[in-house]
Amino acid sequence: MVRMTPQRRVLLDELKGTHDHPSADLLYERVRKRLPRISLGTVYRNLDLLSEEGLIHKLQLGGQMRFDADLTHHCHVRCEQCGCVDDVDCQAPEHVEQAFIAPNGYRITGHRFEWVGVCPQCQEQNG
Amino acid sequence: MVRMTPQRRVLLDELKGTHDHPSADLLYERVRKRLPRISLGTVYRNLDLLSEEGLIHKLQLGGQMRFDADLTHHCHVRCEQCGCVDDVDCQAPEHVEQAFIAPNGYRITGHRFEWVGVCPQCQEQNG
DNA sequence: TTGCTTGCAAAGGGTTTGCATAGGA
DNA sequence: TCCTATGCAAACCCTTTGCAAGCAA
Repeated sequence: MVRMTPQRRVLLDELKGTHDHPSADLLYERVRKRLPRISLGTVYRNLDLLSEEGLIHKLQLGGQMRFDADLTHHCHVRCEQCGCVDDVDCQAPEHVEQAFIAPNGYRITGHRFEWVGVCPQCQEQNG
Repeated sequence: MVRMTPQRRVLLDELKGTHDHPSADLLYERVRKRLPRISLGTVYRNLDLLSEEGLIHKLQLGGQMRFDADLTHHCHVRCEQCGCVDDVDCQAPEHVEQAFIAPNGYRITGHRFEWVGVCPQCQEQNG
């Protein structure tokens, strides 16, 4: 078990209190309101550590890393215009095989899936 | 239609002659053997342009951009150890709905899927 | 000539790293 | 005390951009 330093606690707490899958620098800005002297390096180091410990998920959505404290099984939609990310319900992992054929020879350890689209707000703004 | 400069022709030709989904800098090294004075900037600019023209596909696999001249419908597996990428057969796009539930409110424009695993060569090396 | 394309180099964004200091067990 | 964690700054990788020169229509 990893030691719960104030930085880690606040980081985890901040992440648990949101559903917008923030990037490291966005999280950095939020955490800084509670720990003004925290550094970006510490944020990155601890996000890595927390994800290795399985306390959060590290997502690679649209080029930038994003983080999620919701560990339940779900997928994500990303708005290609504003970049926001929402949760989406998702069938059980087994059902993936119905749609995608597993590759030969590889030992499969996982898969990555995301929807890409335009979020309701952006649709409204574009008429 | 885009003008076919020597740089673009060689870039496209080089990409069509391989199936390993090279990154921009790998492609740069290969193209440089035929056009020693080409610059990385030109490689990036033309890969963008060729993908906008629909002549190649730009893939975002594992943090780095990779490029593919195979325009047929297929998926990819990425080896989490060596980073290599292979093609995988794939069911029709419609079947995606069987595995993933489309999000509410979003206008969906596409989806991204990739398998992650360990390639045969890396399996062998690790015993 | 005019406009697109290039090479070069610098800048950019996101992330990682080295190091001396600070802090907890 | 010892070892880990931190802040800070520099380095890093990949990609984009500005600009003057080059080339094609």
